[in-house]
Amino acid sequence: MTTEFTIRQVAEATGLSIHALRYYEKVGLLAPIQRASNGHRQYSTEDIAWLEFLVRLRETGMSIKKVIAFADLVRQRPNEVSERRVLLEEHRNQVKQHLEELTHHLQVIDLKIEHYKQLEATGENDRNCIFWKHHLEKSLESKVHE
Amino acid sequence: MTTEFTIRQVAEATGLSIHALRYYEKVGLLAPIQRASNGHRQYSTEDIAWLEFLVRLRETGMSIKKVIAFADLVRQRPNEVSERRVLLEEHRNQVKQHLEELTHHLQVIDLKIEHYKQLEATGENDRNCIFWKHHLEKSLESKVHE
DNA sequence: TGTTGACCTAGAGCGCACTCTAGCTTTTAT
DNA sequence: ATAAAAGCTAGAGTGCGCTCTAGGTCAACA
Repeated sequence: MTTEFTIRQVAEATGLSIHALRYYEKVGLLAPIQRASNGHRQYSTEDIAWLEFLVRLRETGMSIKKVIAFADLVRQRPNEVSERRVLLEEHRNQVKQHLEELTHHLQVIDLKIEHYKQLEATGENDRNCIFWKHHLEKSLESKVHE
Repeated sequence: MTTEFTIRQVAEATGLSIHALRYYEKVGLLAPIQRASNGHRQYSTEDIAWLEFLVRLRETGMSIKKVIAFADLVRQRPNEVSERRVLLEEHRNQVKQHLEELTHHLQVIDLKIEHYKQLEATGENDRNCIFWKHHLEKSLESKVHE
């Protein structure tokens, strides 16, 4: 009793569009999906599990190309996981770094918001330029070689 | 003694390409930059400070369109910061949410890596499908309405 | 019987954010 | 005098990741 799902159900479950699901199959992100006698796709729970992992890779910024490379490893050498592990580890490190950068950017944006709040409280104009200029000129000294 | 910078220097300082700098000006991310008598751009420290903030917005996923909207607020109502604050606060919340999602995705990827490591240690095949299937079938029950 | 609806394919089209090209001017060095 | 280097503009081109269209099949329902 293997349950099967229509493309519509899978779209709803994964958040991908029906178009995207067909596209993913066409470019090799998914192996060819089982068909019913009328040619309609029948997705299995395994297909969906696989898709959900792909979506995670995509949402963490992995390009379609790299996801295809990963999918190819799974298909070509199903018993050899070390290459896949290395690929995932590399990706994880990139995501971690991205997370750190985002966190830092967020702090600066928060600073700016705080700055705006102060201006609103005191009714002053935006003295921003001067505020940031000081902060900037130091970092420029090292970056720009005139 | 207001220091000025060439487009090349600014590109190096901000990490943007020269092309991108001209493009940003063309689409309204930057106000028209001061020109020398020969038509060459002369960037001020304020321009660079502004650019660096824009880059932060871009790198946290704000679209060009939204950054333009922000830039327009600055130019059209320089003394009215509350709209800008709201815009930034919205963006900050989105970034925070994105950060949480990323963190969760990262955990799942880490799980997968650990799983691969175990397979490598024991020399087993990938029993993955079954492993994930259990985890999945529960969440599917709620998502798919057959 | 016919029409509605869900699916199919191949391939065109699109929005984003640049990136590059062609052809030009100006400044500097030989 | 000339050639190289750096900048300029307008506009075409690119890569990504879908998204949409046209035209078709098939099954079920009024």
